[in-house]
Amino acid sequence: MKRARTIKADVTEATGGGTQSIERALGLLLDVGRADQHGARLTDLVTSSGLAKPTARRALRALVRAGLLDQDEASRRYHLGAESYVLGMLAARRFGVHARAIDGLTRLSQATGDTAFLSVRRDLHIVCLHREEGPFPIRSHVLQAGDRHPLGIGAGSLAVLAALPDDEVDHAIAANTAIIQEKYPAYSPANLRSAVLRTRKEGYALNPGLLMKGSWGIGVAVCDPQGRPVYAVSLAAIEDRLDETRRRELIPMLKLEAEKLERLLRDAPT
Amino acid sequence: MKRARTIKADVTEATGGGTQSIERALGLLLDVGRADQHGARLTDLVTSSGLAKPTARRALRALVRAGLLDQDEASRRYHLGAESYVLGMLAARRFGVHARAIDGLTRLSQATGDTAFLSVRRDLHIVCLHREEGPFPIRSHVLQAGDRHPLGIGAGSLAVLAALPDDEVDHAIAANTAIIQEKYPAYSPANLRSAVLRTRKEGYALNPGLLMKGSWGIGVAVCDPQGRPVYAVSLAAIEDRLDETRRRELIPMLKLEAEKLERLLRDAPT
DNA sequence: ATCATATGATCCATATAATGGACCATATGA
DNA sequence: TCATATGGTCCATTATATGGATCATATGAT
Repeated sequence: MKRARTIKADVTEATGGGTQSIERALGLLLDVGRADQHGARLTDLVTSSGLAKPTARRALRALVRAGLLDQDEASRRYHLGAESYVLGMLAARRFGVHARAIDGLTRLSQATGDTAFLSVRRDLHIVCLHREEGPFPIRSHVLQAGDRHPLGIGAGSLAVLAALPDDEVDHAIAANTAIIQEKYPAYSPANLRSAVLRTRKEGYALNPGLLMKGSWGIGVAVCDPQGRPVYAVSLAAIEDRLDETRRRELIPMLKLEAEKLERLLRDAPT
Repeated sequence: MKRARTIKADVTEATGGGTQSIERALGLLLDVGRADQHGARLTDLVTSSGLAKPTARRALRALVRAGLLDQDEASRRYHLGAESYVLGMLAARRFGVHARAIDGLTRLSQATGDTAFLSVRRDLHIVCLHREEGPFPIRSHVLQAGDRHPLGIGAGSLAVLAALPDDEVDHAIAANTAIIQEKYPAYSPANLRSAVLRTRKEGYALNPGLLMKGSWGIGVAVCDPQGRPVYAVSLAAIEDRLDETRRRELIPMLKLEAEKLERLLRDAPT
């Protein structure tokens, strides 16, 4: 096992043994989930996972048999299957803010004209759960549902990072440094740290086009009853539509929706 | 490998080899998903899966590491994890009728007072995706979200079965015969076949308390643009509330919601 | 048509990695 | 205090996953 595991192979590689194939299969499942609308191809999954082709194929077949993946008869591409969907619906009993959060995103995107996002924290990363487009005709497509970025990268992600206690901020930045250096040239540990300070001072996170020039974003964190940030609500628009004046109008709306979500989290526990 | 696999080990056991641990782990994942609100205990999973305790434990740990399951620190019970939820949300791009279907279920349950269900076909079984209770105080709890039954068992399930072409009806009944004999004593291949005929003639499926005496149900199928049944919308109530007269009032409402869903399926393809 | 390339799928000898009987740890309560 | 139930783990054994090599099929350039 010397092949170059996926980027997300993370720090904790101390498994305990006896689970290699399972871990590989689950990695493939999540990789397929992260693929775009058109599904994932075997070859791509092979390279992204670092597995041997027969190994990947066998695992994928098992996932298909379980119904968690579908393989398109014609294109041979892999998609998430019905069982994944069912699983998610069952999980929604525990994480079910989502469904009701969409209403809030719709309100936001309609009221502002821009695109609203709900993201969820997943360890030291953030995953975009939902994207709700507003009517304004110039729309940024930088952030898509399913996209995953390190904490601090992007407005919602930065809002979550800044809501963590200092030691965890340091830990997150340190753990993600390698990925950030490789994939997000506009970011560095130093400017992430100052962005965290700015976010705490202003009360909201701002992404001034760091992922893509001209595509700005603002975001606020949503905390669970214990005060730990779990979700983020954010808005994306072109630079002209996020100047200081307009931000002063939008931030209260974001905060209002975030508070509604926090209330939901308090009232629907477990 | 002589231990008694789960009930759902199905007919197709011709795997191809090289996937045992993966298959076992995925089985556990789905089993946890099907557990109730309080989560699944290790011992129960061990007996329901037929695996050895260390094997099950290892697989569960791998699932927890991947984020698909959470293990409650105190109770030691396993629950679906955040990653399962994210996966489901991503799968919703392909199976996303659900969110909008819930509105319809709410309308139905409010208008009728009884409990409305959305189920999805999964090969030769049906899985209950959502249960929406109405205000009427006597409520059947026979069908819960996550429950899985063979095609033909229950009102929604029967509606889907009856919407299949004859050869597939025969195949489904044949493939499920063993399970049905074992777990659903009120059913037999013969009365399933006559129930299919009745359903086609009347235009809706009726379950006259076959799963649980006194708990009746009516259901209609929802077909994809190719005319294949994929979902079912159904209502459950006590016998008194589903006599012929009242059924004549309710069926048009069910059909209306089913048609709305079919329209959604047509307009939002893939 | 023909050949080149890319991708999907499968074989099967090898040794690695999963297995499970036996055992310990801890919690609940009689 | 002891009995029972449940969660968790060791480690020798071998069943099981692995991946290099090979074939199959699709795409498209000449």
